[in-house]
Amino acid sequence: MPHRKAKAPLKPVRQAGSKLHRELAQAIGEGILNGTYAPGTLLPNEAEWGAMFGVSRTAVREAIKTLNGKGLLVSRPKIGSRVEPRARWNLLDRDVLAWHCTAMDRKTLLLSIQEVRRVLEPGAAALAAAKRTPAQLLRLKTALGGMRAARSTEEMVAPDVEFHLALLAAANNELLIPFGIIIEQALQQMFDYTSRYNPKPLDVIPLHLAVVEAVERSETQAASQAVLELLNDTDAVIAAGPIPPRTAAKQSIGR
Amino acid sequence: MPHRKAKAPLKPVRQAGSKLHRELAQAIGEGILNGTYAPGTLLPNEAEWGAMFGVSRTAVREAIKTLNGKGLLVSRPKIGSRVEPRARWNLLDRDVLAWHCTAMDRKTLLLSIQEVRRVLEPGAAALAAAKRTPAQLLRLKTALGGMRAARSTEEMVAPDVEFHLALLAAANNELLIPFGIIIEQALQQMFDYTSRYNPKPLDVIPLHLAVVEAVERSETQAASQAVLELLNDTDAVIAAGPIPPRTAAKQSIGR
DNA sequence: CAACGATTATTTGTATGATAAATCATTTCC
DNA sequence: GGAAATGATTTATCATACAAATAATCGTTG
Repeated sequence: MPHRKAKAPLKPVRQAGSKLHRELAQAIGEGILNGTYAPGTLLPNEAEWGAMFGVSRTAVREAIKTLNGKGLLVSRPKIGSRVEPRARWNLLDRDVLAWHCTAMDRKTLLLSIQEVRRVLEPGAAALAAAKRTPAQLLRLKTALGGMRAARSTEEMVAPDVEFHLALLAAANNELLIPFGIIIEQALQQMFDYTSRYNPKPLDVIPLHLAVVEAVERSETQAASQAVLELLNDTDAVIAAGPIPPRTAAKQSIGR
Repeated sequence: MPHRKAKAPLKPVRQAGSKLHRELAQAIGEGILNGTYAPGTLLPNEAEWGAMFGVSRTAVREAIKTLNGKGLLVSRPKIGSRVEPRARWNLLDRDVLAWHCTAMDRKTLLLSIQEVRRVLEPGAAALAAAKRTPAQLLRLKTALGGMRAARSTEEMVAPDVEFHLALLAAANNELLIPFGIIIEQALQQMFDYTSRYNPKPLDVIPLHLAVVEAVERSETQAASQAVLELLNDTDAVIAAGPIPPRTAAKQSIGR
Protein backbone atom coordinates (compact mmCIF):
# COMPACT_ATOMS: atom_id res chain seq x y z
CA MET A 1 0.00 0.00 0.00
CA PRO A 2 1.22 3.45 -0.70
CA HIS A 3 2.18 4.36 2.77
CA ARG A 4 3.77 7.57 1.67
CA LYS A 5 3.39 9.63 4.71
CA ALA A 6 5.49 12.08 2.81
CA LYS A 7 4.19 15.33 1.54
CA ALA A 8 1.56 15.63 -1.06
CA PRO A 9 -1.60 14.10 0.13
CA LEU A 10 -4.62 15.39 -1.65
CA LYS A 11 -3.49 18.95 -1.31
CA PRO A 12 -1.96 21.08 -3.98
CA VAL A 13 1.24 21.29 -1.99
CA ARG A 14 2.72 23.88 -4.25
CA GLN A 15 5.88 24.12 -2.27
CA ALA A 16 7.92 27.06 -3.34
CA GLY A 17 11.45 26.68 -4.55
CA SER A 18 11.45 22.95 -5.10
CA LYS A 19 10.60 21.60 -8.47
CA LEU A 20 7.59 19.46 -8.34
CA HIS A 21 8.67 16.80 -10.77
CA ARG A 22 11.86 16.38 -8.77
CA GLU A 23 9.87 15.79 -5.64
CA LEU A 24 7.72 13.30 -7.45
CA ALA A 25 10.71 11.53 -8.93
CA GLN A 26 12.23 11.32 -5.49
CA ALA A 27 9.07 10.00 -3.90
CA ILE A 28 8.57 7.34 -6.54
CA GLY A 29 12.29 6.62 -6.78
CA GLU A 30 12.58 6.04 -3.05
CA GLY A 31 9.58 3.80 -3.23
CA ILE A 32 11.35 1.70 -5.80
CA LEU A 33 14.68 1.65 -4.01
CA ASN A 34 13.20 0.72 -0.66
CA GLY A 35 11.23 -2.14 -2.12
CA THR A 36 7.75 -0.69 -1.92
CA TYR A 37 7.63 -1.18 -5.67
CA ALA A 38 9.66 -4.27 -6.43
CA PRO A 39 11.15 -5.02 -9.83
CA GLY A 40 8.49 -6.28 -12.19
CA THR A 41 5.78 -4.36 -10.39
CA LEU A 42 3.35 -2.40 -12.47
CA LEU A 43 3.17 1.08 -11.06
CA PRO A 44 -0.01 3.10 -10.78
CA ASN A 45 -0.78 4.86 -14.01
CA GLU A 46 -0.05 8.50 -14.53
CA ALA A 47 -3.54 9.65 -13.71
CA GLU A 48 -3.47 7.76 -10.42
CA TRP A 49 -0.15 9.24 -9.41
CA GLY A 50 -1.52 12.63 -10.22
CA ALA A 51 -4.54 12.02 -8.05
CA MET A 52 -2.40 10.59 -5.25
CA PHE A 53 -0.13 13.58 -5.10
CA GLY A 54 -2.64 16.13 -6.16
CA VAL A 55 -0.66 17.27 -9.16
CA SER A 56 -1.19 17.31 -12.86
CA ARG A 57 -0.40 14.47 -15.17
CA THR A 58 2.27 16.56 -16.84
CA ALA A 59 4.30 16.81 -13.67
CA VAL A 60 3.97 13.09 -13.11
CA ARG A 61 5.06 12.37 -16.65
CA GLU A 62 8.19 14.44 -16.28
CA ALA A 63 9.05 12.64 -13.07
CA ILE A 64 8.51 9.33 -14.82
CA LYS A 65 10.76 10.44 -17.65
CA THR A 66 13.47 11.22 -15.14
CA LEU A 67 13.20 7.80 -13.55
CA ASN A 68 13.08 6.31 -16.99
CA GLY A 69 16.39 7.97 -17.76
CA LYS A 70 17.87 6.45 -14.63
CA GLY A 71 16.90 2.97 -15.71
CA LEU A 72 14.47 2.38 -12.87
CA LEU A 73 11.46 1.74 -15.06
CA VAL A 74 10.15 1.52 -18.58
CA SER A 75 6.82 2.74 -19.84
CA ARG A 76 4.71 1.38 -22.64
CA PRO A 77 1.29 2.37 -23.86
CA LYS A 78 -1.59 0.35 -22.54
CA ILE A 79 0.79 -1.35 -20.14
CA GLY A 80 1.96 1.36 -17.86
CA SER A 81 5.29 1.79 -16.14
CA ARG A 82 6.99 -1.34 -14.94
CA VAL A 83 9.89 -1.40 -12.50
CA GLU A 84 13.02 -2.72 -14.20
CA PRO A 85 15.18 -5.49 -12.74
CA ARG A 86 17.88 -4.22 -10.44
CA ALA A 87 20.60 -5.05 -12.92
CA ARG A 88 19.37 -2.24 -15.13
CA TRP A 89 19.24 0.41 -12.45
CA ASN A 90 21.90 3.08 -12.61
CA LEU A 91 22.99 2.64 -9.03
CA LEU A 92 25.88 4.96 -9.77
CA ASP A 93 23.53 7.78 -10.53
CA ARG A 94 23.76 10.46 -7.90
CA ASP A 95 20.08 10.47 -7.05
CA VAL A 96 19.61 6.74 -7.25
CA LEU A 97 22.52 6.13 -4.95
CA ALA A 98 21.18 8.68 -2.50
CA TRP A 99 17.75 7.03 -2.49
CA HIS A 100 19.44 3.71 -2.08
CA CYS A 101 21.32 4.98 0.93
CA THR A 102 18.15 6.07 2.65
CA ALA A 103 16.76 2.57 2.23
CA MET A 104 19.76 0.66 3.54
CA ASP A 105 21.43 -0.01 6.81
CA ARG A 106 24.34 2.35 6.99
CA LYS A 107 26.98 -0.09 8.09
CA THR A 108 26.05 -2.60 5.43
CA LEU A 109 26.16 0.18 2.91
CA LEU A 110 29.57 1.32 4.06
CA LEU A 111 31.00 -2.17 3.90
CA SER A 112 29.64 -2.57 0.43
CA ILE A 113 31.08 0.73 -0.66
CA GLN A 114 34.46 -0.01 0.84
CA GLU A 115 34.59 -3.24 -1.06
CA VAL A 116 34.14 -1.37 -4.31
CA ARG A 117 36.70 1.21 -3.29
CA ARG A 118 39.21 -1.57 -2.67
CA VAL A 119 38.66 -2.78 -6.18
CA LEU A 120 38.83 0.62 -7.76
CA GLU A 121 41.02 3.05 -5.97
CA PRO A 122 44.30 1.16 -5.87
CA GLY A 123 44.11 0.68 -9.61
CA ALA A 124 43.13 4.28 -10.15
CA ALA A 125 46.02 5.40 -7.99
CA ALA A 126 48.42 3.33 -10.04
CA LEU A 127 47.11 4.88 -13.21
CA ALA A 128 47.41 8.30 -11.65
CA ALA A 129 51.01 7.64 -10.71
CA ALA A 130 51.69 6.62 -14.27
CA LYS A 131 49.80 9.25 -16.18
CA ARG A 132 49.02 12.27 -14.03
CA THR A 133 49.66 15.71 -15.38
CA PRO A 134 51.32 18.44 -13.30
CA ALA A 135 48.00 20.24 -12.99
CA GLN A 136 46.37 17.10 -11.67
CA LEU A 137 49.15 16.64 -9.15
CA LEU A 138 48.61 20.19 -8.04
CA ARG A 139 44.92 19.59 -7.57
CA LEU A 140 45.79 16.62 -5.40
CA LYS A 141 48.16 18.67 -3.29
CA THR A 142 45.66 21.46 -2.97
CA ALA A 143 43.09 19.03 -1.69
CA LEU A 144 45.58 17.74 0.83
CA GLY A 145 46.21 21.30 1.91
CA GLY A 146 42.50 21.71 2.42
CA MET A 147 42.47 18.66 4.63
CA ARG A 148 45.33 20.04 6.68
CA ALA A 149 43.50 23.30 7.12
CA ALA A 150 40.38 21.60 8.41
CA ARG A 151 39.83 22.24 12.09
CA SER A 152 37.05 19.75 12.64
CA THR A 153 35.98 16.40 11.30
CA GLU A 154 33.15 18.07 9.50
CA GLU A 155 35.42 20.53 7.75
CA MET A 156 37.54 17.60 6.72
CA VAL A 157 34.84 15.94 4.63
CA ALA A 158 34.81 18.30 1.66
CA PRO A 159 38.56 18.37 1.02
CA ASP A 160 38.74 14.65 1.65
CA VAL A 161 36.17 14.09 -1.06
CA GLU A 162 38.03 16.48 -3.30
CA PHE A 163 41.23 14.56 -2.68
CA HIS A 164 39.78 11.30 -3.86
CA LEU A 165 38.02 12.91 -6.80
CA ALA A 166 41.31 14.48 -7.78
CA LEU A 167 42.97 11.11 -7.56
CA LEU A 168 40.36 9.63 -9.84
CA ALA A 169 40.74 12.50 -12.27
CA ALA A 170 44.51 12.09 -12.27
CA ALA A 171 44.07 8.61 -13.65
CA ASN A 172 43.19 10.34 -16.90
CA ASN A 173 40.40 8.00 -17.79
CA GLU A 174 37.06 9.64 -18.02
CA LEU A 175 35.22 6.38 -17.51
CA LEU A 176 36.55 6.36 -13.98
CA ILE A 177 35.07 9.73 -13.15
CA PRO A 178 31.52 8.53 -12.53
CA PHE A 179 32.81 6.54 -9.60
CA GLY A 180 33.41 9.73 -7.77
CA ILE A 181 29.79 9.59 -6.77
CA ILE A 182 30.44 6.48 -4.75
CA ILE A 183 33.29 8.13 -2.97
CA GLU A 184 31.26 11.21 -2.19
CA GLN A 185 28.55 9.10 -0.66
CA ALA A 186 31.09 6.97 1.13
CA LEU A 187 32.80 9.83 2.86
CA GLN A 188 29.58 11.59 3.67
CA GLN A 189 28.16 8.42 5.17
CA MET A 190 31.44 7.78 6.97
CA PHE A 191 31.24 11.18 8.54
CA ASP A 192 27.69 10.63 9.71
CA TYR A 193 28.71 7.24 10.99
CA THR A 194 31.82 8.22 12.87
CA SER A 195 30.35 11.39 14.24
CA ARG A 196 27.61 9.28 15.73
CA TYR A 197 29.56 6.31 16.98
CA ASN A 198 33.19 7.17 16.92
CA PRO A 199 33.82 10.85 17.41
CA LYS A 200 37.55 10.45 17.81
CA PRO A 201 39.16 12.14 14.83
CA LEU A 202 41.82 10.04 13.23
CA ASP A 203 44.91 11.54 11.77
CA VAL A 204 44.64 10.50 8.18
CA ILE A 205 46.89 13.21 6.81
CA PRO A 206 50.06 11.08 6.73
CA LEU A 207 48.26 8.35 4.85
CA HIS A 208 47.02 10.80 2.27
CA LEU A 209 50.43 12.37 2.04
CA ALA A 210 51.91 8.99 1.21
CA VAL A 211 49.53 8.76 -1.73
CA VAL A 212 50.52 12.17 -3.01
CA GLU A 213 54.20 11.40 -2.77
CA ALA A 214 53.87 8.12 -4.58
CA VAL A 215 51.87 9.76 -7.33
CA GLU A 216 54.36 12.58 -7.56
CA ARG A 217 57.23 10.13 -7.97
CA SER A 218 55.26 8.04 -10.45
CA GLU A 219 55.63 5.00 -8.25
CA THR A 220 52.62 2.98 -9.25
CA GLN A 221 53.08 0.17 -6.75
CA ALA A 222 53.62 2.55 -3.88
CA ALA A 223 50.57 4.57 -4.88
CA SER A 224 48.36 1.48 -4.87
CA GLN A 225 49.79 0.42 -1.56
CA ALA A 226 49.30 3.82 0.03
CA VAL A 227 45.67 3.88 -1.03
CA LEU A 228 45.20 0.40 0.32
CA GLU A 229 46.48 1.50 3.69
CA LEU A 230 44.08 4.40 3.60
CA LEU A 231 41.26 1.97 2.99
CA ASN A 232 42.47 -0.31 5.74
CA ASP A 233 42.29 2.59 8.11
CA THR A 234 38.75 3.41 7.05
CA ASP A 235 37.75 -0.22 7.39
CA ALA A 236 39.10 -0.26 10.91
CA VAL A 237 36.93 2.69 11.82
CA ILE A 238 33.87 0.99 10.38
CA ALA A 239 34.67 -2.26 12.13
CA ALA A 240 34.89 -0.38 15.41
CA GLY A 241 31.31 0.75 14.89
CA PRO A 242 28.28 -0.62 16.69
CA ILE A 243 26.33 -3.75 16.00
CA PRO A 244 26.76 -5.88 12.95
CA PRO A 245 24.05 -5.16 10.43
CA ARG A 246 20.98 -7.19 9.88
CA THR A 247 20.37 -7.99 6.29
CA ALA A 248 17.24 -6.91 4.49
CA ALA A 249 16.83 -3.88 6.65
CA LYS A 250 14.32 -1.68 4.99
CA GLN A 251 13.46 1.22 7.11
CA SER A 252 11.50 4.10 5.76
CA ILE A 253 13.02 7.08 7.40
CA GLY A 254 10.49 9.85 7.57
CA ARG A 255 11.78 13.30 7.04
CA MET B 1 21.83 -0.19 -39.67
CA PRO B 2 20.28 3.15 -39.00
CA HIS B 3 23.16 5.51 -39.17
CA ARG B 4 21.63 8.30 -37.28
CA LYS B 5 23.91 11.12 -37.99
CA ALA B 6 20.97 13.26 -38.79
CA LYS B 7 20.61 16.12 -36.40
CA ALA B 8 16.96 16.09 -37.26
CA PRO B 9 16.64 19.11 -39.50
CA LEU B 10 13.57 21.16 -39.95
CA LYS B 11 11.40 18.27 -40.92
CA PRO B 12 8.63 16.84 -38.84
CA VAL B 13 10.51 13.63 -38.22
CA ARG B 14 7.46 11.84 -36.98
CA GLN B 15 9.00 8.43 -37.31
CA ALA B 16 6.54 5.76 -36.45
CA GLY B 17 7.24 3.28 -33.73
CA SER B 18 9.93 5.25 -32.00
CA LYS B 19 9.06 7.53 -29.17
CA LEU B 20 9.60 11.10 -30.07
CA HIS B 21 11.05 12.28 -26.81
CA ARG B 22 13.57 9.46 -26.99
CA GLU B 23 14.67 10.58 -30.42
CA LEU B 24 14.97 14.12 -29.19
CA ALA B 25 16.92 13.09 -26.13
CA GLN B 26 19.24 11.13 -28.35
CA ALA B 27 19.72 13.97 -30.81
CA ILE B 28 20.44 16.50 -28.09
CA GLY B 29 22.45 14.02 -26.04
CA GLU B 30 24.68 13.17 -28.96
CA GLY B 31 25.14 16.84 -29.60
CA ILE B 32 26.38 17.24 -26.07
CA LEU B 33 28.61 14.18 -26.11
CA ASN B 34 30.23 15.04 -29.41
CA GLY B 35 31.04 18.53 -28.29
CA THR B 36 28.53 20.45 -30.40
CA TYR B 37 27.22 21.76 -27.12
CA ALA B 38 30.17 22.05 -24.77
CA PRO B 39 29.84 22.14 -20.99
CA GLY B 40 28.68 25.52 -19.86
CA THR B 41 26.85 26.15 -23.09
CA LEU B 42 23.36 27.54 -22.90
CA LEU B 43 21.15 25.38 -25.06
CA PRO B 44 18.37 26.74 -27.25
CA ASN B 45 15.19 27.18 -25.29
CA GLU B 46 12.37 24.72 -25.45
CA ALA B 47 10.39 26.65 -28.02
CA GLU B 48 13.41 26.82 -30.30
CA TRP B 49 14.07 23.10 -30.02
CA GLY B 50 10.46 22.51 -30.82
CA ALA B 51 10.66 24.70 -33.89
CA MET B 52 13.95 23.12 -34.95
CA PHE B 53 12.60 19.61 -34.80
CA GLY B 54 9.08 20.42 -35.71
CA VAL B 55 7.64 18.97 -32.54
CA SER B 56 5.71 20.28 -29.60
CA ARG B 57 7.23 21.83 -26.55
CA THR B 58 5.89 18.94 -24.49
CA ALA B 59 8.03 16.42 -26.31
CA VAL B 60 11.07 18.64 -25.98
CA ARG B 61 10.49 19.05 -22.28
CA GLU B 62 10.31 15.33 -21.70
CA ALA B 63 13.53 14.85 -23.62
CA ILE B 64 15.15 17.54 -21.53
CA LYS B 65 13.94 15.85 -18.36
CA THR B 66 15.55 12.63 -19.50
CA LEU B 67 18.88 14.33 -20.12
CA ASN B 68 18.46 16.10 -16.84
CA GLY B 69 18.19 12.76 -15.12
CA LYS B 70 21.38 11.63 -16.76
CA GLY B 71 23.26 14.60 -15.40
CA LEU B 72 23.99 16.14 -18.77
CA LEU B 73 22.28 19.44 -18.07
CA VAL B 74 20.34 21.50 -15.58
CA SER B 75 17.43 23.77 -16.30
CA ARG B 76 16.37 26.91 -14.52
CA PRO B 77 13.64 29.40 -15.26
CA LYS B 78 14.65 32.46 -17.19
CA ILE B 79 18.07 30.89 -17.71
CA GLY B 80 17.37 27.91 -19.84
CA SER B 81 19.19 24.60 -19.93
CA ARG B 82 22.92 24.67 -19.41
CA VAL B 83 25.26 21.80 -20.17
CA GLU B 84 26.85 20.46 -17.00
CA PRO B 85 30.59 19.90 -16.59
CA ARG B 86 31.73 16.48 -17.70
CA ALA B 87 32.43 15.40 -14.15
CA ARG B 88 28.70 15.35 -13.49
CA TRP B 89 27.74 13.32 -16.53
CA ASN B 90 26.64 9.78 -15.88
CA LEU B 91 29.02 8.27 -18.38
CA LEU B 92 28.06 4.87 -17.06
CA ASP B 93 24.50 5.37 -18.13
CA ARG B 94 23.62 3.04 -20.96
CA ASP B 95 22.47 5.76 -23.32
CA VAL B 96 25.14 8.25 -22.44
CA LEU B 97 27.87 5.70 -22.97
CA ALA B 98 26.34 4.75 -26.30
CA TRP B 99 26.25 8.38 -27.42
CA HIS B 100 29.77 8.77 -26.21
CA CYS B 101 30.85 5.82 -28.31
CA THR B 102 29.41 7.32 -31.45
CA ALA B 103 31.41 10.48 -30.83
CA MET B 104 34.77 8.82 -30.21
CA ASP B 105 37.42 7.05 -32.18
CA ARG B 106 36.79 3.39 -31.65
CA LYS B 107 40.33 2.34 -30.87
CA THR B 108 40.79 5.12 -28.35
CA LEU B 109 37.52 4.15 -26.79
CA LEU B 110 38.51 0.51 -26.59
CA LEU B 111 41.83 1.31 -24.98
CA SER B 112 40.08 3.49 -22.46
CA ILE B 113 37.56 0.79 -21.70
CA GLN B 114 40.21 -1.87 -21.36
CA GLU B 115 42.02 0.27 -18.86
CA VAL B 116 38.93 0.38 -16.70
CA ARG B 117 38.37 -3.32 -17.11
CA ARG B 118 41.91 -3.94 -15.89
CA VAL B 119 41.12 -1.98 -12.79
CA LEU B 120 37.79 -3.59 -12.16
CA GLU B 121 37.54 -7.11 -13.35
CA PRO B 122 40.46 -8.74 -11.55
CA GLY B 123 39.15 -7.39 -8.29
CA ALA B 124 35.65 -8.45 -9.13
CA ALA B 125 36.89 -11.91 -10.01
CA ALA B 126 38.66 -12.20 -6.69
CA LEU B 127 35.49 -11.23 -4.88
CA ALA B 128 33.57 -13.73 -6.94
CA ALA B 129 36.01 -16.47 -6.04
CA ALA B 130 35.57 -15.58 -2.41
CA LYS B 131 31.84 -15.04 -2.20
CA ARG B 132 30.05 -16.60 -5.14
CA THR B 133 26.97 -18.69 -4.54
CA PRO B 134 26.39 -22.02 -6.28
CA ALA B 135 23.71 -20.41 -8.42
CA GLN B 136 26.10 -17.71 -9.51
CA LEU B 137 28.72 -20.28 -10.39
CA LEU B 138 26.14 -22.10 -12.44
CA ARG B 139 25.28 -18.93 -14.30
CA LEU B 140 28.95 -18.53 -15.09
CA LYS B 141 29.20 -22.06 -16.39
CA THR B 142 26.05 -21.68 -18.43
CA ALA B 143 27.48 -18.60 -20.07
CA LEU B 144 30.64 -20.49 -20.87
CA GLY B 145 28.52 -23.21 -22.38
CA GLY B 146 26.86 -20.61 -24.54
CA MET B 147 30.24 -19.44 -25.74
CA ARG B 148 31.20 -22.97 -26.62
CA ALA B 149 28.00 -23.40 -28.56
CA ALA B 150 28.61 -20.30 -30.65
CA ARG B 151 29.37 -21.09 -34.26
CA SER B 152 30.51 -17.65 -35.31
CA THR B 153 32.19 -14.64 -33.80
CA GLU B 154 28.89 -12.84 -33.84
CA GLU B 155 27.13 -15.58 -31.95
CA MET B 156 29.92 -15.43 -29.42
CA VAL B 157 29.23 -11.86 -28.38
CA ALA B 158 26.06 -12.39 -26.38
CA PRO B 159 27.28 -15.29 -24.22
CA ASP B 160 30.61 -13.54 -23.78
CA VAL B 161 28.82 -10.51 -22.40
CA GLU B 162 26.72 -12.77 -20.23
CA PHE B 163 29.86 -14.42 -18.93
CA HIS B 164 31.35 -11.18 -17.74
CA LEU B 165 28.06 -9.95 -16.33
CA ALA B 166 27.76 -13.22 -14.45
CA LEU B 167 31.24 -12.73 -13.09
CA LEU B 168 30.34 -9.25 -11.88
CA ALA B 169 27.17 -10.55 -10.32
CA ALA B 170 29.06 -13.34 -8.59
CA ALA B 171 31.05 -10.73 -6.72
CA ASN B 172 27.89 -10.18 -4.69
CA ASN B 173 28.21 -6.46 -4.57
CA GLU B 174 25.39 -4.63 -6.22
CA LEU B 175 27.45 -1.50 -6.67
CA LEU B 176 29.57 -3.41 -9.14
CA ILE B 177 26.61 -4.30 -11.32
CA PRO B 178 26.35 -0.95 -13.09
CA PHE B 179 29.76 -1.57 -14.61
CA GLY B 180 28.28 -4.29 -16.70
CA ILE B 181 27.29 -1.56 -19.09
CA ILE B 182 30.93 -0.85 -19.81
CA ILE B 183 31.57 -4.48 -20.53
CA GLU B 184 28.60 -4.74 -22.82
CA GLN B 185 29.80 -1.79 -24.81
CA ALA B 186 33.34 -3.09 -24.75
CA LEU B 187 32.51 -6.44 -26.21
CA GLN B 188 30.10 -5.02 -28.74
CA GLN B 189 32.70 -2.52 -29.89
CA MET B 190 35.35 -5.23 -29.87
CA PHE B 191 33.20 -7.31 -32.14
CA ASP B 192 32.68 -4.44 -34.56
CA TYR B 193 36.38 -3.73 -34.39
CA THR B 194 37.70 -7.21 -34.93
CA SER B 195 35.11 -8.11 -37.52
CA ARG B 196 36.31 -5.13 -39.50
CA TYR B 197 40.03 -5.40 -39.04
CA ASN B 198 40.82 -8.76 -37.65
CA PRO B 199 38.32 -11.39 -38.65
CA LYS B 200 40.36 -14.25 -37.34
CA PRO B 201 38.43 -15.74 -34.45
CA LEU B 202 40.55 -16.32 -31.40
CA ASP B 203 40.02 -19.24 -29.14
CA VAL B 204 39.18 -17.57 -25.90
CA ILE B 205 37.38 -20.53 -24.40
CA PRO B 206 40.37 -21.88 -22.43
CA LEU B 207 41.00 -18.46 -20.92
CA HIS B 208 37.40 -18.19 -19.80
CA LEU B 209 37.47 -21.71 -18.51
CA ALA B 210 40.44 -20.85 -16.33
CA VAL B 211 38.37 -18.11 -14.75
CA VAL B 212 35.51 -20.45 -14.03
CA GLU B 213 37.76 -23.03 -12.47
CA ALA B 214 39.47 -20.52 -10.24
CA VAL B 215 36.13 -19.14 -9.11
CA GLU B 216 34.82 -22.63 -8.52
CA ARG B 217 37.81 -23.49 -6.32
CA SER B 218 37.57 -20.16 -4.51
CA GLU B 219 41.12 -19.31 -5.53
CA THR B 220 41.04 -15.56 -5.48
CA GLN B 221 44.54 -15.00 -6.77
CA ALA B 222 44.10 -17.43 -9.60
CA ALA B 223 40.80 -15.85 -10.54
CA SER B 224 42.36 -12.42 -10.76
CA GLN B 225 45.22 -13.78 -12.76
CA ALA B 226 42.98 -15.63 -15.18
CA VAL B 227 40.97 -12.51 -15.84
CA LEU B 228 44.14 -10.54 -16.38
CA GLU B 229 45.24 -12.99 -19.02
CA LEU B 230 41.88 -12.67 -20.67
CA LEU B 231 42.38 -8.93 -20.78
CA ASN B 232 45.89 -9.31 -22.10
CA ASP B 233 44.51 -11.34 -24.92
CA THR B 234 41.93 -8.70 -25.73
CA ASP B 235 44.56 -5.99 -25.58
CA ALA B 236 46.66 -7.92 -28.04
CA VAL B 237 43.78 -8.02 -30.47
CA ILE B 238 43.27 -4.30 -30.14
CA ALA B 239 46.95 -3.59 -30.55
CA ALA B 240 46.96 -5.59 -33.74
CA GLY B 241 44.33 -3.23 -35.12
CA PRO B 242 44.95 -0.53 -37.68
CA ILE B 243 46.35 2.89 -37.07
CA PRO B 244 46.83 4.51 -33.73
CA PRO B 245 44.14 7.07 -33.06
CA ARG B 246 44.75 10.51 -34.40
CA THR B 247 41.84 12.33 -32.86
CA ALA B 248 42.98 14.74 -30.22
CA ALA B 249 40.72 13.45 -27.52
CA LYS B 250 39.12 16.49 -26.07
CA GLN B 251 39.54 16.44 -22.35
CA SER B 252 38.54 19.50 -20.49
CA ILE B 253 40.61 19.19 -17.38
CA GLY B 254 40.01 22.54 -15.85
CA ARG B 255 36.78 23.50 -14.24
C1' DC C 1 -14.41 -26.77 -30.61
C1' DA C 2 -10.32 -24.39 -31.75
C1' DA C 3 -7.98 -20.93 -33.93
C1' DC C 4 -7.73 -16.69 -35.70
C1' DG C 5 -9.12 -11.95 -36.75
C1' DA C 6 -11.55 -7.72 -35.70
C1' DT C 7 -13.00 -4.77 -31.94
C1' DT C 8 -12.58 -2.51 -27.72
C1' DA C 9 -10.71 -0.48 -23.82
C1' DT C 10 -6.90 1.34 -21.41
C1' DT C 11 -2.68 3.60 -21.00
C1' DT C 12 1.00 6.20 -22.59
C1' DG C 13 2.46 9.60 -26.27
C1' DT C 14 1.96 14.18 -28.32
C1' DA C 15 -0.03 18.61 -29.14
C1' DT C 16 -1.90 23.11 -27.74
C1' DG C 17 -2.65 26.92 -25.04
C1' DA C 18 -2.74 29.23 -20.82
C1' DT C 19 -0.97 30.73 -16.29
C1' DA C 20 2.50 30.76 -12.50
C1' DA C 21 7.03 31.21 -10.73
C1' DA C 22 11.81 32.27 -11.00
C1' DT C 23 15.32 35.29 -12.30
C1' DC C 24 18.13 38.37 -15.19
C1' DA C 25 18.09 43.12 -16.95
C1' DT C 26 16.61 47.76 -16.69
C1' DT C 27 14.79 51.55 -14.90
C1' DT C 28 13.33 54.52 -11.30
C1' DC C 29 13.69 56.81 -7.15
C1' DC C 30 16.02 58.24 -3.04
C1' DG D 1 25.63 55.73 -6.60
C1' DG D 2 22.88 52.26 -4.87
C1' DA D 3 18.64 50.02 -3.61
C1' DA D 4 14.11 48.94 -4.88
C1' DA D 5 10.51 48.48 -8.16
C1' DT D 6 9.50 46.96 -12.80
C1' DG D 7 9.71 44.37 -17.03
C1' DA D 8 10.91 40.64 -19.90
C1' DT D 9 12.19 35.92 -20.72
C1' DT D 10 12.29 31.19 -19.75
C1' DT D 11 11.14 27.23 -17.39
C1' DA D 12 7.39 25.01 -14.40
C1' DT D 13 2.87 23.57 -13.98
C1' DC D 14 -1.79 22.91 -15.28
C1' DA D 15 -5.77 21.52 -18.15
C1' DT D 16 -7.64 19.39 -22.10
C1' DA D 17 -7.85 16.97 -26.26
C1' DC D 18 -6.58 13.61 -29.44
C1' DA D 19 -3.38 9.99 -31.40
C1' DA D 20 -0.99 5.66 -31.09
C1' DA D 21 0.04 1.31 -29.19
C1' DT D 22 -1.40 -2.91 -27.39
C1' DA D 23 -3.55 -6.30 -24.03
C1' DA D 24 -7.91 -8.25 -23.55
C1' DT D 25 -12.22 -9.42 -25.28
C1' DC D 26 -15.36 -11.08 -28.36
C1' DG D 27 -17.03 -12.84 -32.56
C1' DT D 28 -16.41 -15.30 -36.67
C1' DT D 29 -15.02 -19.12 -39.18
C1' DG D 30 -12.72 -23.44 -40.54
